[in-house]
Amino acid sequence: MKMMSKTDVACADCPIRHNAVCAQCESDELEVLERIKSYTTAESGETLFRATDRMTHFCSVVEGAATMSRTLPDGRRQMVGLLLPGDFIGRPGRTDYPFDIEAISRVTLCRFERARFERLIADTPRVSARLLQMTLDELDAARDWAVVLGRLTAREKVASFLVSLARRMAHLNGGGARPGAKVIIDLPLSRDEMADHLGLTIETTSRQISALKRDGLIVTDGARRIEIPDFDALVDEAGDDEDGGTLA
Amino acid sequence: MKMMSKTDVACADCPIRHNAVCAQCESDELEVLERIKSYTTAESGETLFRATDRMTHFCSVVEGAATMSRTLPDGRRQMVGLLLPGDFIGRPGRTDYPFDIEAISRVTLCRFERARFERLIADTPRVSARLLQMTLDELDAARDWAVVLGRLTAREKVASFLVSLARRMAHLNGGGARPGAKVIIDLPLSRDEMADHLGLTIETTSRQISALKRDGLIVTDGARRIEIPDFDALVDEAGDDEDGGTLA
DNA sequence: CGATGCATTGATAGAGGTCAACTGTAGTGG
DNA sequence: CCACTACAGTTGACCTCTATCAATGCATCG
Repeated sequence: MKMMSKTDVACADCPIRHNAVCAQCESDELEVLERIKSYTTAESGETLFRATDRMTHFCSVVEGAATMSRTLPDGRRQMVGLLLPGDFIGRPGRTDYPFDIEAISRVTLCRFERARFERLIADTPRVSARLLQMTLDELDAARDWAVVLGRLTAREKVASFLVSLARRMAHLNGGGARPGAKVIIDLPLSRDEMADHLGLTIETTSRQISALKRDGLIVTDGARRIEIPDFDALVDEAGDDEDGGTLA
Repeated sequence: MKMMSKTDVACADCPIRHNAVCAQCESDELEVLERIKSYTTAESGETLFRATDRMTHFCSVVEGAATMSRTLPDGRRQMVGLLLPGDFIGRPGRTDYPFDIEAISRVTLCRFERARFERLIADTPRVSARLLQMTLDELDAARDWAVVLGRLTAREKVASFLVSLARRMAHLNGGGARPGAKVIIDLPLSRDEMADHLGLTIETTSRQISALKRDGLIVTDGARRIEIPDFDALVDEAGDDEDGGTLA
């Protein structure tokens, strides 16, 4: 990991200004953040944190992607989170964190030293309120994912993943999209990583992608670019899903 | 659901005084809670909330148990949480809640009207801090459960469930226990509900319980009482599990 | 005491895992 | 520029674990 000067990017110009913990901050609060933040980058494949480590900093993903996962003693691995820009890493109030975090692309992180940030939470209701909101959202997402892992078929799991990824991407690009619209996703994950996320093997994941392709639900361009000609049709394959199916 | 007078139990005498959202409150803050709370009871089997409803109140489980689950259009069901005394129900900042909540025993709830409680959160750092802490704990638990659902075998799932239930029970009874000690659990769930929690069928769940019994890892007394002669041995069957295996 | 509902057990089938071969693509170096 | 390697992804054959379907056991309750 390479450290950078804390003045790399001004909070006001930050790409995650309106998605991250700082989203609800006013300019005077941003000044405080500005003083205590620092940037770090990591290359794809680098381990950012190990479940056994002590966490000395909190941070937000600014650019790139990372995974949060647990590996069992015998090597089985389950991903429990895909971290994209805006996502927060850390548990205020605890120094440990029971999952491994790994960069899966070149990642930029905005870091806050533990004690300082905890003081900030205590003193800044707009930060603590936002953090609660984000944590509640993550909790919902984790529970939604439990439904996927526990009850969906392999085909539904893959479709669900593509749907939720498309939604997150659309959300990050700050916009909805029309129902039935064509959607293009660039997968941040290898087949291996997708499998670990979905609780499947690489082979099954690959087969299901091929099957969706055969059925015309997706079109691929290389292993990582996936086009969804009819988003609603893919949503129907996902089996779960609360709402109607537009890109939220 | 039957309403009761708000003075049924004084906060100071409440069984979940030190586990619930109010855990960190001082006596003057308890007085505020005392004024805005009300009690409700529900019988086993009653639906407390439907995913499509609007949530008008937040509440804490005082006594009894409830489940949080989602049922897919075709009937498949996945439980995403087992609610025991102290657990909080609701998402401050949202009026919807994407899961069904159902009593699985006679349940007593301590309720707060939505707007009043949200004001309380905004005004009472000790409540909002505690809520954040509880939400972070639930998030960890949800992610741990994702590992169980995604990667463990049926046998490991059942063992994991018994282990985590024993730990929660021990925690509620306010105490640890010695490693290797004999443990007795009274299951709050039917086989059907266990299966929905574990992402299995009733039959597989039942078979795995029989297998654990055959292997001497558990002893049963009726369908719902389970004795664990050697807790550590059962922990070993669970496959996952971070720490050594004492009842935390 | 039969009825009703939950739990257990058995027989069979199917979804996904495992092992293995093959394909395609991106690099690398002659 | 074209082999040659390396590795990710795909596909195939087979097997295992869990689901499914069905029957039986075991309580509680009118």
